[in-house]
Amino acid sequence: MRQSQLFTKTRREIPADEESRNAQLLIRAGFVHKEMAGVYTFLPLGLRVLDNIAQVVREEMNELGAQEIRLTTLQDKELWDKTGRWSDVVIDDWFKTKLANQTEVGLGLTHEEPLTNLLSQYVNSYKDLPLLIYQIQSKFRNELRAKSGLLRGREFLMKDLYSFARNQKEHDQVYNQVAKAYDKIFKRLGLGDRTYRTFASGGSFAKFSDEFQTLTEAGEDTIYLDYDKKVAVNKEVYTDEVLKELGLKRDQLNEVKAAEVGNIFSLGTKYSKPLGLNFVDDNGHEQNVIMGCYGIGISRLMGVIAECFADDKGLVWPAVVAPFNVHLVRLGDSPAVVKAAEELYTILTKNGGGVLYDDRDESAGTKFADADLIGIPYRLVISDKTLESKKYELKSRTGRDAVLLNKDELLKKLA
RNA sequence: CGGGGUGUGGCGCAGUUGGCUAGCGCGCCGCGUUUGGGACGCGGAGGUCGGAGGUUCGAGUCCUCUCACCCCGACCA
Repeated sequence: MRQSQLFTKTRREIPADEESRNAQLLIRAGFVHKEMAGVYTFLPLGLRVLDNIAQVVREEMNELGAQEIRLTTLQDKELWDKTGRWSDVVIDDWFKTKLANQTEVGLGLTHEEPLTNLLSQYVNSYKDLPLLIYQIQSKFRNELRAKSGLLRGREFLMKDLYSFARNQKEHDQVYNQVAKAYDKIFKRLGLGDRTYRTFASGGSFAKFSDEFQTLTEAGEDTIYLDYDKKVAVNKEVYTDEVLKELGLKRDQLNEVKAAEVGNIFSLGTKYSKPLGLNFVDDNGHEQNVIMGCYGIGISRLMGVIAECFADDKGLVWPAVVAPFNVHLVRLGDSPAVVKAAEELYTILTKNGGGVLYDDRDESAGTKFADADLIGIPYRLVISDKTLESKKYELKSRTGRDAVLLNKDELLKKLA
């Protein structure tokens, strides 16, 4: 893409109404626009990052054999009444509204009810199970206070996977497979070495749930982490009793701030029972389906990645999520430079990975500062100077120095 | 939802005890000079001062109500 045609622009100054580093940088660099508190529009660069994150998650879900669907945003009150979760006492962050005929509806904040109800129409026999079904879509939660930029919004993009098993043993297997897939996802996103499986409160059908917590000062959770065992305990269940049960010692644990990027739950029959999701087993007896749910905050991950990797010059995107692989920067506008840059742009565009071509008539300093702020993994400079040396100047966003490469070396490196 | 703070061109800000055509920086437009780390000169455009009501000869400034945003706390099924 040509940067001259990108409708967004970078800003030199930080927005006055953002405190969090992720939102400040993402707004300055033109990735997101704040619509209102906790509600962000994703601009061309930001949408590319968001899609890239979702794609990694999608690939690992598909690898598990999960099937993707899209559920509705509008929620049927009657369905939620059956599980008792329409109540504002039980769930205090609903967005509720009304149809023209005064029927109450809600905006989906999670989707156990509609999916469980949906499946009751298709699942009859033990032969129909197990099933893994997921969705990636916007969810709405009426948070009392939105904060931390993309980390806690009122409207956000989330992946939720739901599992449906015949019995507890089968459920446990699925649960562990999903946990492994989660490790793989966070590793692919570059967060592997700072994301820890964390014991957290489990709800009504399991003693614990597992959170995936990424270490960052911007996080809202406090966890107690054993670096050697790579296990952590959320502050909410940090008691002597729990530590004993988990075989953890208080003096081995470090109190750290973290952001919850994933959370997996065993649900038992909490939803299948009231909503009538049953199957007939091989003995001809009707049974409730055993369920689990597995969330990953896609837009939150974008904020967490921004927080984790940014430096004092701007954003730093891991290659898998970067909006483009290469930032081609043209310095000066001599005919030879323009010609060389255009040629290279054409070649790199076909090369895959994506290239952002800074073809603007701006000073070198402005272009470099913008490139650093936007945070694309490689910066490739074309100037009179590089043409003289007949080489291409490539610098990684995180590296100190640029290297000069000939064309073959360059294309090989960027392939 | 409790406490604290902020709303002034697109962005960041200043604006004195109420006073005359509301300023500054960035950005934007035009012309020229520049071009390897946010260049420079000259000339321009752009503002219902968050909104409503009130006090006053006169309100960005004072009063009342209201909306939005930020921070701390509580909350986060």
